[in-house]
Amino acid sequence: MFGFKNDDAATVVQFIAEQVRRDISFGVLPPDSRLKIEDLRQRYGGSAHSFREALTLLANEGIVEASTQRGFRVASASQADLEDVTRLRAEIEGLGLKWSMKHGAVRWEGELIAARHAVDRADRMVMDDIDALALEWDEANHEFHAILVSRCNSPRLIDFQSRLFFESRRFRFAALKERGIRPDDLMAMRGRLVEAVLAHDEPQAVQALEKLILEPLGNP
Amino acid sequence: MFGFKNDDAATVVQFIAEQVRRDISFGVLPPDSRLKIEDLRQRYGGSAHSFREALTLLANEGIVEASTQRGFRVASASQADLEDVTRLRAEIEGLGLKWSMKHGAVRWEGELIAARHAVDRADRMVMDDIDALALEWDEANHEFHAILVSRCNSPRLIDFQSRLFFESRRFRFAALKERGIRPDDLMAMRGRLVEAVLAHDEPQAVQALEKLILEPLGNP
DNA sequence: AATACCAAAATCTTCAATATTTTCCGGTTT
DNA sequence: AAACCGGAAAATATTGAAGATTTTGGTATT
Repeated sequence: MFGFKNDDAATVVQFIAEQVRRDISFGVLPPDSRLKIEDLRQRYGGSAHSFREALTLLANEGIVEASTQRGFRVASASQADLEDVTRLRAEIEGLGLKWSMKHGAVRWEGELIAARHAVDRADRMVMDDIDALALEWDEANHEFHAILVSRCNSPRLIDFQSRLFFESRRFRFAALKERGIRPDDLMAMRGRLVEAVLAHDEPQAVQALEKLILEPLGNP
Repeated sequence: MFGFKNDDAATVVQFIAEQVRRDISFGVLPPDSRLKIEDLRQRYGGSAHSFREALTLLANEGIVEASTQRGFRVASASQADLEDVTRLRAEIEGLGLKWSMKHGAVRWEGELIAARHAVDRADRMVMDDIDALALEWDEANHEFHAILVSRCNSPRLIDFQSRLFFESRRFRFAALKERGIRPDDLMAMRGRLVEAVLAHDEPQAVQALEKLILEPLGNP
């Protein structure tokens, strides 16, 4: 079984975790819903053990809650959670950007420009068919923000940033479906950020980044 | 079996994870050493499954490295790792302290003073019998630093802080055994930190905290 | 010396069975 | 009616054993 793990998941546990992570992000598995192993096996396949392992992993990542002896649930997604994860991501990513700007060279700036181009494009397109394009839209965003911190020289910061990004993904998707985005606004903010980075204006860049992250929450 | 889980570990997996975590911290399981499931079972008991789960958990925490199809190893502990985890902890904890100082009230200050008293005491005693007292010395430290960020109102920051603290534990133990500590210096720095907190002098407090965290690395 | 191949070892995954804990429901008591 | 037991039923946690897959290490061949 599972000869078709064409994803980059090398192991069944990782494969399962990826599936569940995805479905939680998309809201297929809504917040607070119970995750009964047996039900999940019918849906995704895999053995009970592999699922336990995958779910404990996701619990460690924060998108699943594990109560001992009482199984697993999709982590709740309150307004407080949204604010917490967003605020913290802004801080961490700002710090990573600051450090990256100390080490990053021409090569890095090139990557950043390319990623900006891709995410701008994704912004313009996503509203046409949200369900079909949401994932690659978010992937483009992830790529962009990952590059921002990629030269910070701190693997742990990169790990934290990545965790927070994935943890906040379901909030982004929910917001995208409910209210959509304004591509022009986002592109403008992103433009100011990239310009500040290229100008080596650190305070300006960090401020622009924090605005880019926090802004979508301003008008709920 | 395992009727004796008198630790706060409610489940076998958590119990095993705690044991292994501890032994990694103490260097009983040195960096880069292979963690063969069968060997570990002889040592700690428990089933192979429980161990896999526990080890994937520890891998997610960063103190164990998992290579698919090639088992687990204790995460390596290079100088770069030490610097990374320490630097990041200083930043995260500083941020948490800043936020805590916005929300914390008298109750919080009381807890802080009590924790300071405990950790000062631990500092004075630990050199007498390092092997016997190292763990409670570090627990006192953990308590103190946990309280610093406890009112930051960000569960995720608290989680990150805790992870980094545990990840850096083995470095602290190694340094403690090799070079010991200077209780008077630590107590002085800690004193300046607490005073700044009580005086609501945020910049001073954050600076003192960062110094307290980074200082032990200055003279290697 | 480099490569191909094969067997042993280790890891990964699943099935099946047992133990433990929680949940739920009806009956009893206050 | 509310609170409080008990005990069956359901769900979760844990273990053992066995099969499948992958890596490792040695041997023979070119």
